Amino acid sequence: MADMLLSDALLRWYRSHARALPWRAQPGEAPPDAYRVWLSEIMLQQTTVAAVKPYFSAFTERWPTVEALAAAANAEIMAAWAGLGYYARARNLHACARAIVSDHDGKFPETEAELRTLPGIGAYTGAAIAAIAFGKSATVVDANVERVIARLHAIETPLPKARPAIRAIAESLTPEIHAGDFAQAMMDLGATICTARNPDCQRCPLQGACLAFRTDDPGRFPIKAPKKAKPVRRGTAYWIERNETVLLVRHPERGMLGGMRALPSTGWREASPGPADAPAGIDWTRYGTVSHVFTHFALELEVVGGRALTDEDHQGEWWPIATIEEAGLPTLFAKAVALVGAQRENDQ
DNA sequence: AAATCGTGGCA
DNA sequence: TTGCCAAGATT
Repeated sequence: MADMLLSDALLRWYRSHARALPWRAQPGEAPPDAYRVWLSEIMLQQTTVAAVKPYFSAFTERWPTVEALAAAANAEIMAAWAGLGYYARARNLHACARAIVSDHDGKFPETEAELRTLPGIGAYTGAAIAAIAFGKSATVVDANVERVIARLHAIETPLPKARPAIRAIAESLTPEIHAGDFAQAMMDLGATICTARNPDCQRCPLQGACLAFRTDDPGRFPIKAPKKAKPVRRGTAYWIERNETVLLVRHPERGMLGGMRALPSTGWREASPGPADAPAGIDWTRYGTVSHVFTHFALELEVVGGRALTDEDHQGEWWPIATIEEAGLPTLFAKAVALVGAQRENDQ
């Protein structure tokens, strides 16, 4: 019963404090199209609202329906996703759209269990779509919910070990109706008040129920296991020009930057790549080094360039340099291109 | 089940 | 500047 009071208090708060977001209906309004809910949830995985906004707008304008997205060329979708990161999401996005069209008559299934069978939809996203788009009583647990609950109960067990207990509490709090608003309220609370750093407890609608608030440092929760240090890896990328075009390759589907266009490079899987065997027959110019930090390692990428004497011996796409922005390069290689562009500017 | 997979903002 | 962090999924 106390749990019901808590969820009611949160829903009341949400009715007057919900953030207005492009993919969201205001509390009480009809839910948005499942396509838009799904698209936004995939984009928002481990990604900030600010970063998602322009991509959501671009995708929905270009592909207004799941049928349109399913019919698009994969390379177009990958290029449109460039810069957002976690590129497996874009591959799964397309696979999911095609499955919806071919196996589900163009309509998203309404239950968590069915949603979870689709590519790219896991525990969080399945529950979020079921609750937000279809009004199901599904329990949504993301990093915001974990943080809010860890503080409400002052959970001393570190993440990720505390996950099962946190989920159980989240399930006990989930209301039978308005579960979608409840989920979004928890996430808004976590994003605007119960923030990771410097929580603003004075404005919190759950202050009276929060055990962490009674401690001298509510922001200490959730406790987290220590992180591993990021190793530094090194590699070399090649800017190979010929007739106002530059050679691009495409990364294999699996692995880093899977499916994305890229400059040819030595790769950087190993700690030290050893002597780089650059493509032969080219007089190389050094452009400099790009520093880039990935999830589990940092990369120092040396960028060298030169002119190919022939287009033989080079596998890939010769892309017009004037429209290189449209190639959809991931940020790492966009940085390398910017480095080259700045140098070429000086040479003019 | 621990590792892998991007990026930008913020303190 | 450096580390932390974000509406996680997949294997």
